[in-house]
Amino acid sequence: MSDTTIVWFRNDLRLDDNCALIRAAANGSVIPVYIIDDETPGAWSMGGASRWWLHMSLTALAADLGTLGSRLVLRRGRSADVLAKLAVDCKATAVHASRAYQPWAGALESQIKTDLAAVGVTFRRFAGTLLFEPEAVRTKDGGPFKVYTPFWRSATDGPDLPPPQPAPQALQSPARWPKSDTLKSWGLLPQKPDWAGGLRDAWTPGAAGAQARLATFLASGLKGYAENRNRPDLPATSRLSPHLAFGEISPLRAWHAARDHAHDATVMAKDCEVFCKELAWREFSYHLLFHWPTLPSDPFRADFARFPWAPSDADLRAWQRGMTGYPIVDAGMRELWHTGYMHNRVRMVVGSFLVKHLLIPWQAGEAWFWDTLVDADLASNSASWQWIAGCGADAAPYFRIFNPIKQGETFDAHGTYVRRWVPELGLLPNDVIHQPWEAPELVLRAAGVQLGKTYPTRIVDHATARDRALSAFKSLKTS
DNA sequence: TTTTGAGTTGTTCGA
DNA sequence: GTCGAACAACTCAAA
Repeated sequence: MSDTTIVWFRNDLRLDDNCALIRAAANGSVIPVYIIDDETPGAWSMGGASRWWLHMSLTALAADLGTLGSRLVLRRGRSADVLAKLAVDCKATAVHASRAYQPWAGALESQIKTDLAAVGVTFRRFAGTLLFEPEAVRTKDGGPFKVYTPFWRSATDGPDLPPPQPAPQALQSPARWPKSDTLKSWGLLPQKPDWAGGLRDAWTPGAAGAQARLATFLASGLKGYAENRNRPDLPATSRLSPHLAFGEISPLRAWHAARDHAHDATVMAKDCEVFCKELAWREFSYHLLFHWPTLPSDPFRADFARFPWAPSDADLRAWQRGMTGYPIVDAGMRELWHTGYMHNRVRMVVGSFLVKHLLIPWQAGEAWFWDTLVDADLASNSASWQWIAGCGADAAPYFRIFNPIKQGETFDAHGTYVRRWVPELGLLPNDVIHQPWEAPELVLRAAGVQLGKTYPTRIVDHATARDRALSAFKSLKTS
């Protein structure tokens, strides 16, 4: 029982329901380590908002480890090199880690296993990031799924998922702690300018924040979730996505927490099922990414490679800054910029707008979301952008073009969401809040709105852009 | 091998 | 205002 195990934390920044850690704790002393790796070839480097979150989350994890009498060792460099060196220096007998699923992860983990074996160290990989391993869900022919519903049916066909495991009660320290970088030296926080104020107000990164977020959702969001989750004006979604992305909470814990409330008299079984199905969408995205590693860069449907995009830097910039002239689009883009998050319904609206109204390649939207979202997740981001663009697995049909006015009127009927993020329109009455260009001059003046000055004029006309998109999609058939 | 039913999230038009 | 159909065919997954 005197073995020393390095626990390599990745996107599993929690102590509970973490098999890699729990098994290490049972074997002897534990050296928790996090490696910031911007060098592994092919890997997507973390975006700005995610780096802010990472700083906060590592701070929380180090504090949580402290309560168990342990520490968090920080290192920078290529994961494979750092682990091999650390294992030798610390005379560790094993390295434990939760498995990752990105396109480069398999090769990286094999390399690490080989490198460690060469110095007599065992590499053990554990599940923990997903509910269903990508290989475990198969069609009758043995292949991966390309359609969500049969994936869901197949994945949930078996016995109930096992319960999540509690955190270790204590962690045994090594005889001597290895050196650690300081978190500050990694420069993860924005300095000049400090744009993270809105993020700080909106979020509490870390496992405790994740548990609090889950508790709030169970108490006030799960009831009515099936309907209300589409309303960006309500606090009706779980907002667990960044916590899940960094593994501060396991999907298994969220799954069971929701299902435990299915018997609650005030919560409908439908609400629980819809929430669990949202968790399963994350699973489906990972399933796709694992089996189609080019998902982040190439259209899943190959014929989209010759789509007649019409990229425009000016339009892209207007979209990024929330200056398109369409209030629901601008509200979403500004929510994103300010808080690192955007409501799911609005993500679909702004995604459809970028790809279909502006004919800008979906990869540009994917890249912007990657940099600005605190919940940036390679699998969900890629799969979702492909879906909205119409080139993904099980994608929306091409004629499904969101009308940003109608979406606003349907899902933000009172304009609450728009007024929150586009305050210069705040005094407009409800009937024109989603289409200020239709307001009579007198109404605009009374609200202090001057189109083209205090708020932009529309960069495209909806009907014109819709026809243009339909023609562009049709050209794929004939050319 | 062939057949069959089905597929997250929408919009517009005309009755 | 409400409702159903059209918008296009195609691919998936299972029988």
